[in-house]
Amino acid sequence: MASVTIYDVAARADVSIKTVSRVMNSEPNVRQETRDRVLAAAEALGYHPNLSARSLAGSKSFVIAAFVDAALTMDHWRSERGADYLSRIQLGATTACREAGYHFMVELIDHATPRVRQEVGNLLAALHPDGVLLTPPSADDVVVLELLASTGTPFVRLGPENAAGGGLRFPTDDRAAAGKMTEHLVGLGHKKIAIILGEPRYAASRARREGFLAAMAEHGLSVPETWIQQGDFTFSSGVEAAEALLSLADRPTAIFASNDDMALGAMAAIAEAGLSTPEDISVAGFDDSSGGRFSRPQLTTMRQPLVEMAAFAAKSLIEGAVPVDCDQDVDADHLPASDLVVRRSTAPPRA
Amino acid sequence: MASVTIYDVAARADVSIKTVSRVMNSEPNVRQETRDRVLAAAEALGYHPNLSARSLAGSKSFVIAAFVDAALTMDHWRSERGADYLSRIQLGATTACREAGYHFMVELIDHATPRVRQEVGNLLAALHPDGVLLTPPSADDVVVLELLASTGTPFVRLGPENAAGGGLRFPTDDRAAAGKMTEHLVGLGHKKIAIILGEPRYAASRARREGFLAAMAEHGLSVPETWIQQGDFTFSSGVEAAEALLSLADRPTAIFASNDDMALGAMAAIAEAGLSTPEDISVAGFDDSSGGRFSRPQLTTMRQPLVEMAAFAAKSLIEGAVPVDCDQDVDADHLPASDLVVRRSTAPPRA
DNA sequence: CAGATCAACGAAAGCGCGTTCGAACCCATG
DNA sequence: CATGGGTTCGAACGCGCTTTCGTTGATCTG
Repeated sequence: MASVTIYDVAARADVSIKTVSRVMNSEPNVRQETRDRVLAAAEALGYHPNLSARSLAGSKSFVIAAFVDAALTMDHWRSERGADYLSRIQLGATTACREAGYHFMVELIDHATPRVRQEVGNLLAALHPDGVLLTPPSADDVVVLELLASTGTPFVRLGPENAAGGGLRFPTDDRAAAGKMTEHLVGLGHKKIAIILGEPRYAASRARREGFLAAMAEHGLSVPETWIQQGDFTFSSGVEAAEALLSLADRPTAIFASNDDMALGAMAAIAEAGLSTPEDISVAGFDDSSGGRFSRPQLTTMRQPLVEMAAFAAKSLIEGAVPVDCDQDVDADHLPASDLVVRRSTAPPRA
Repeated sequence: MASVTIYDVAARADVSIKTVSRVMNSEPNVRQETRDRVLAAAEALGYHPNLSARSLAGSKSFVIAAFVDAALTMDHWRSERGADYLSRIQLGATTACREAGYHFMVELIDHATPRVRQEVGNLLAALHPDGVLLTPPSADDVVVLELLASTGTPFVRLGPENAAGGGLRFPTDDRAAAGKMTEHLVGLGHKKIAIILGEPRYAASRARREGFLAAMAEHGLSVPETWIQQGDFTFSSGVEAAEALLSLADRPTAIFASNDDMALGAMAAIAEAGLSTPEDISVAGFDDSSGGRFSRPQLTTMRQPLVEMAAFAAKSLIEGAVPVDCDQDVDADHLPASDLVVRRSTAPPRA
């Protein structure tokens, strides 16, 4: 291999290796002239510090790891999350890491097996990551949380169900996002809007429900009980809920489904009933899962700003902005809001 | 941190650190009794060898990296590849790596910028990965290929367009897969099958065409020129091709689209014409992109065995089965075949 | 001008492990 | 008993870097 070392650079710049190290780490107390000389030497030699050596000698490992559920990754098309969930996190985190000379590593962990403790412990001990990014459901896995705390690894939690467990939390803004979608429908002129709720044991379901109801109330719009249908985040539950809605004497003109799969189900039921979306009934989803991008019509939905969240999370971890004993939500002004993705499934109601 | 080191284990097992090292690396020349004693000590102490120290001292880095196109990751829903492309590779590779105590790291690289050379060079120098996994279009990037060769890093290429460039190549089995799909349609009873070709500059398009024609010929089925429509992998080209097909006096009873987007377009055109899939015309796609999973009807398609391929690729790299100057295709019997995913869009032709 | 302070840099000591090389031990043979 | 080959083990060195702890000279005080 014979890679170029810090000694080579030091020799060429005619300084000690310590000075080269100082320059490479942007430390103070180096004259600008010296700094330039070192940089030039490094450039000329094609020098890149060895990651392993840096982490062995120093206190940082230059690695940010993400723990993502393996089962979720395999079955994500059946899950609430979009299929590109991993890709977007990877993009945001990798970008932030590269700028700082860090590396992002995603570790798939299977929360179903009892070996989680051993696997995660192993990863933590071998990698000594400078920070860990937790996604649902890892963000609420007590074993993982405990291991992280005991090894003194700073961590952030994306969309935690539970505040307990420490770390820097990035709560999903489901409530606000649901409100935003409701505003969109109301803005289109809809007054009779139904909602299909998600699996109630998820906090997200409850938050979306609340956001919807609050926004409706704010506009003085009432929502009869019959327009609030229970679903469970699956396509078929969306079909059933929509069928129930269609059979009503007083039909809503728009349906807000708590996720995309159910929205797709609702559109299918509407088509089945000989009606069309959005002409007869508008349908809105939530999550921007990939299914909605190719549906006919394409689905209007809310997209979580995952790329930005992952980037900010990684950046916080890298900058040491997340102390080991951190236990708080991220500042509200740093939590990017979900984007409303308006496509074809929503339109003004029939006059 | 005060992590437990190899010295602690050595002391507890009453052997030298070299012996502990031998045990941890499964080297020979250690009595079974000694081995057990060391293992017990390590277990009791919760010892995990430090990755950085291992890679610094030894010749292996225990890291397998994948270079994936960043733009593709962002826009994958518009691409030929499925949205879960990254997830599946991650799953396969991570699994294979974990079994061997290795770590898998995906690096997003933007082939559009001129800084590719610097970024990739940096990654290679800093990480010293024991092997690299290249996916399209990285698998055909000459800069990347050259850098890999010059640093002496073994690499495998998934779905390369070009044989030139070295490495262990995992050619896509488009030809065979297209044949398999054709068999499926013929097996259903179809005799009049049309094909919508993909963008001709991709080798995959040509291979799928050949696989289809060969399978048809094998069954003594003829394919008139008018049943061979040119497309370009986009939804709209699928619509147009299908419209042309539907206007024919002698209509096919099944359409084999060279990818899912075009298949979706074909189904849309069929619906537009007042016909239905699969009752009037069967439609088959290719790639198992996520759009087809939620379409109505759900699309019959071919799925590339990405998980298995990535796992085998990682394993080959780890086992050192890929020499630095490797320049060949993987053994045919190790190349997992694409899976036929039969869903609702294909059925026997009307009697 | 003595003394104190501070910026700029360097020498040497590890970080935790793999590796090299030789020492110690075993049993079988002459 | 001496010799030999194979097996099993350990001391010491070094991977490429960060750190700690100087050392030097320059600038600042009273």
